[in-house]
Order: sequence, then structure tokens, then C-alpha cells
Amino acid sequence: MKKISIKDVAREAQVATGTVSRVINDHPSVTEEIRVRVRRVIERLGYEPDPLARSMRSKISRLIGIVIPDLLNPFFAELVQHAEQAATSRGHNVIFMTSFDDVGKEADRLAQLASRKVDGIILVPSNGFHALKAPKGVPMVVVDRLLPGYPGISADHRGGAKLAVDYLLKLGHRRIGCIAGPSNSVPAKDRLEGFRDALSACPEAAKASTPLIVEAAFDYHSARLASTYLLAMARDERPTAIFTSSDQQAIGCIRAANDLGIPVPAALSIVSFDRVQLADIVTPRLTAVRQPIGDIASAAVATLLDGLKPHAFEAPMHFQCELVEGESTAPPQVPPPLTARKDPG
Amino acid sequence: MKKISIKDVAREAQVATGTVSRVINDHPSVTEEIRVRVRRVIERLGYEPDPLARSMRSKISRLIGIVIPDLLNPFFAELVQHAEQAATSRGHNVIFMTSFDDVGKEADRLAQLASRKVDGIILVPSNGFHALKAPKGVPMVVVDRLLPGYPGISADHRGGAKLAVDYLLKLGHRRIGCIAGPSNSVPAKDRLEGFRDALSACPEAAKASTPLIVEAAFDYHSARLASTYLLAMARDERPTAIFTSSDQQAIGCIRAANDLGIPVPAALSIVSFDRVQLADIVTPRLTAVRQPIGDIASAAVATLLDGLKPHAFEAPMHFQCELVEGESTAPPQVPPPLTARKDPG
DNA sequence: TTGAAAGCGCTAACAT
DNA sequence: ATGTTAGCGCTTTCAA
Repeated sequence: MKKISIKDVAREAQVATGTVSRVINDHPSVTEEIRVRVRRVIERLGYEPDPLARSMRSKISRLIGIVIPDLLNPFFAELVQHAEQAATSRGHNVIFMTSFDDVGKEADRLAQLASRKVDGIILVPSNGFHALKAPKGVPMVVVDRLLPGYPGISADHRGGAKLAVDYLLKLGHRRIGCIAGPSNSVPAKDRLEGFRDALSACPEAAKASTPLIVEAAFDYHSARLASTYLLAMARDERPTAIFTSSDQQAIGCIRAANDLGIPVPAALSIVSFDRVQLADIVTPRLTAVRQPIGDIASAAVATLLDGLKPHAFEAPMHFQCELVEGESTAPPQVPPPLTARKDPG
Repeated sequence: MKKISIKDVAREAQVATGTVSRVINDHPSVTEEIRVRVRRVIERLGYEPDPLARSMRSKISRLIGIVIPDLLNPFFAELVQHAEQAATSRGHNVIFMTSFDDVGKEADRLAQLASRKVDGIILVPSNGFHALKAPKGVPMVVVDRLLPGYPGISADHRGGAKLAVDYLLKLGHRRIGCIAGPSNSVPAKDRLEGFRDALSACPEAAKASTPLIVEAAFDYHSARLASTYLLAMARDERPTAIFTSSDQQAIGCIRAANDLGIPVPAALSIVSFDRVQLADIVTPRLTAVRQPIGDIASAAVATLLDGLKPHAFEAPMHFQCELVEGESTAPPQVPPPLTARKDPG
């Protein structure tokens, strides 16, 4: 049994192939009568248009590409999942690619997508400041790690971080540490800005906290190390709370505290950024700032498929974050008496 | 500037388009001289063959599809990542789709992939026993949750589970609980078999442990509930160790133990299945049986692209698992004196 | 409104 | 070994 084509339909329905094509594409200029007749034949024959042939002619592939650094990062996994949903609901499929945070691989992937004539590309760029050469002729939207010169969509990292630190201040914390993300990462820098924004409203906290900022990669191990450094300080110097730039960092931070015998949240509060699923299953559950990943993904897909013009992107699109309370935060402990007391480490 | 096509190359190189095509496809019957000349022109013009036109003629799309139930499950995320790597290294791209464990969506996705003429499909089927209607004409390999009648690739769930329980037995545990996966899941059933296999070598343990098998979904919350049930038993009845069917379950189990004041691993050892990245960042780090996800993904891609014939699959392909020691296991506590002792709960 | 026909860019069969 | 040419299945002018 051979694959049935538009010709078979045309023959059976006694019309020209062009007419069948018009019916398929809901072209307005087709009589109701003919439309029905053709539809019936399509139904009867079980005809399905060939996407390949279609896009070859029409230059529309109903395919979008998504390139991320690493799917093992749960934040990106959620992003991809949501993007796929959004694309599917609009009749598109998703080509998924990983750049492993490598500029060369990234460029290669983008070129591949361009040659496949995808209708749009969602890119989470690899870290570092590189001259991104976007394939021309394909709409592209940059997500999360914004890049100057390209339409960008991300959470309001700065505002979100401020939210987190405001919360700690409200609880009464004044010595607040910060595990900042890598300095070559745009979101990391934005979150650090937010951290500073919050402190600027409280000179006392600002003074005490500014020396407590350390840089680490976004992962568990770097953060664990960095936290150990912060927490090894004398009790009256070390932070009573820490803001981390990712959930995974927070988990590393908790581990460091555990290992030093510092109870969380009793003696150390932690607020993190992202609030992926992970945050809800660790002990203690993380108090964290949630990025609206679903909204970001939908907006990215919509931008691509609705063909918004670049001029609409003089400023990147930012989505607000939201603080989700978990079990990793509490008011600061009252200072212990200076007499004997179990001292960790 | 117009897109350059094979014709432009042919003209510039003073050859026929057919010859250019042969050069592109490394067809043997081309003189070295002409090959070089054509290559040079291709280089100079920056010509790139159009994948669409190519696959339209050749019926080869250099695209493979992967359909999984849920990307938020880190096991599937790792699988997708590895599959993408394997496919890319062989010159293919990956269309990614989610079925959300819904049979209808799954069928729909498979049909879409078929109509896109992908060169192969990797499917992790949704749970439950449904008559899977695979699109014909497209090679498909079923991964992880094997399905009768289709070429299948998975870890040796049964052997892996046995590994886990053998380890617990060797540590001296005799009352070993089991958080089994959902009974409509093939891997869950296999792992439960492996659990029983291990016990069958030790009648004492078998007798004590058989009543300690409970069923739960693969996720954190279900397992937390199920574990609470197991751990609420009297101290001399409750398990001294638990085997869980996933890492997420293990984390739920640890949480349940924590909440009941049962220290892990001092009073309760836990071994889990999967050993995704997650297992290494929770406290305590999980002792777990690692599935060789990379091998599974590579094998799946290879099977598809090397066009192995179905008869090679009378039996599914199984990969062995490996036990990775973490911090969640220890020998059983010596039984406490029957006199007063802090009793949790 | 509909039909006829020219391609989209490439590969493969056939011819030389 | 290379050239020629007929499509792949569809969309889209251009006519009617």
C-alpha cells in the first residue's frame, strides 16, 4: 500500500491539487461545497500532508529549536519541558540540543537549526561574553542569560534576589552571606545586584554583610566549599543567613552547615533562587524565590511564533519572581551567652 | 543575496549537479580531481545542502524522535541528554516530546514523528498495559519500560535490585523493607523480583521482610507516605533497612525517617535505584544502584541508526547495573536494651 | 473561485 | 566516471 498524496485526494474529489492544498491550509477562497467534498475524501483516504514537502515549498517547518547548556540542570529541564508543551499546543515540534556551555558547539548547533529552517530558536547561551553569531533569517530569542542585541526573556533576577534578601531582613537577620554565581554569568550578576539593592535599605546589614559575599559556580560542590569558608568564621562574625544563587547551591550550603554542626534553620537561614522541584524534596525544604519558568517558556515560544518584531525588544522582557516559604529560614538565634557552649568544628 | 544551491556549485565547478551530489554524499565513483575541485567551490561559496530537500528525495531525515513521559524525572532528563549526545555524534538531530504518561498523547506524538519521517524513535512508554500502536515504517526502540513485541533496551532492573539487597544482607540486615514502584510499571515489577531473588538466599530475611513490601509511585511524596507506614511499626518489627525503587523515593523515605526521629543510616539503611545526580547531593548521600544511562542511550541510538533487524531482538537488551556506595547505609544497630530509651513518635 | 503548471533543492535512475 | 533528467509532495503564481 503506497503512501497517498495530495494527487490521490485531488483525483478522488474531482478537483485540482491546488484546491486540495487550499482546503488543507484553510484558504478562504474555497466554496463551502468543495471544501466539504475534499474534506470527506481526505477523511476517507486517511490522507496526511507530508510536512517535509510542505515546508520545502512554504518555508515553514513547524519546528522550533531549543539550545541549552545542560539538561542535568533541573532549571533547564523544566524550561525545556514547558517550551515543548507550549510549542506542541501551537502545532509545532521541538528540536532539542545541548551546547555543554561550549561556544563552539553552540555555534554549530545554531547553524544546524538554521539549515533545518526551523521557525525559531530558543537559546540559553553558554556562559562568558562571546560574540554570538546568530544565524540570520531565523528568529531567535535568548532566554535566562540575556545577551545584548537579541530579544531576551528572563525572570527579573535582580528583583527576585531582592525579594529573598528583604525576607531575611524582615526576619531580623543582619549578617547575611551571599553565594554569588559565577561572575561571567549575567543572571548571577543581576542576582548579586538584587542582593545589594536589598541591603542598601539597611546600612547596618549592608556593613556587616558586604564582606560575606563569595563567588561560586551554580552547582552543589562549589557552593559547599564556599559555604564552608563562610561558616568557618567565628560565631559572631559568620552569617546568620545566606542567600544562594541557585537551589543546588543552597543544598551544598546546607551540607556545609550540617558538617560544621550548624543547624538549619535554627542557627542559619538559607534562601535560594530558582525553586525547582528539587527544592521541595530536600530536608529542610528550601525557602526560595521561584522563577516563573512556565511563563518564560510560553513567552519565548509566543515571541517566536507570533513573529514579534525586534523593535519590540529594545528592553528585554522580565517576569517577576515570587518567594515560596520552606523550612530553611527562621529568625536569627538570640546571641548565646558568652559562657561555655558547644562550639561546632 | 540569494541562498546558493547545488546548481550554483555545479555551474562554478563546471560539472553536473549529479556530480556535486555525489561529492556531498561521498559516493565512491568520483575522480579525486573532480572531488577536490567541487569541494573547493563548495568551500568558496559556503554552500550547505538543504536538509529538507535532501530528505524529501532520499527518505532520510537525519532526525530521530524521543518520547518520554516526563522530563522532570531526572532519570529521563539524563536519558534525553545522553541520547542527544549520541545522536549528534552520528550526525542526527533529536525531536523531543513529552507524553505526560498519557496513552492518547503518546499515540499522537508517535504519529507526528512518523509523519515527519524521522529515521527512528526512542520511546519510554507511558505506564499501564496498553496496546501500543507503533507507526509502521519507522524503526522504534522501547527503552526502560519494556513492551512485548518491540525491540527493547533497558537496565537489568531485576539484577540491579538484587545487587542492592545483597548488599544490605551482607551488611547484616534481616528485616528489609521495600518501597516497590507502581504495579503497572514493568521496571517496578522487575525490581521487586530482584528484591525477592536476593531474599530467597536467606530464609530468615525472607520471612521477616516479605510483610515489609509496600507499593508507591516512583515519586517523593508517595514514598514518604509509604515509608511512614513502615517505620511507624514497633521497633523490633520495623525494617532496619529499606530498598527503594527510585532515588526520589529514597529521599522521601529519609524524610519520613527524619520526621520519626530515626537516624539514617544509624538506625535505618537505605539503598535506592537509578543513582542520578540527585543521589549525590542529598544528605546523606544515597547508596544506590546505578543504571548505566549513557550505555542505554547509546545502544538505543545505535540500534536505530544501524538498522538492526527485529529478529535480533527476540530478547530485549539488558545492561548491568552497579552499586555505588553512599552514606545512607550501615550495619544494623545492635538491638537496644529493653529498658527505657527515647522512643520517637 | 478554481485549474494548470512551474518549481522548491535535491537524489537516483538511466544514459553516455 | 560523469551528465541528464525525472520526479519527491506540496504551494503558489498565473490564467481562466
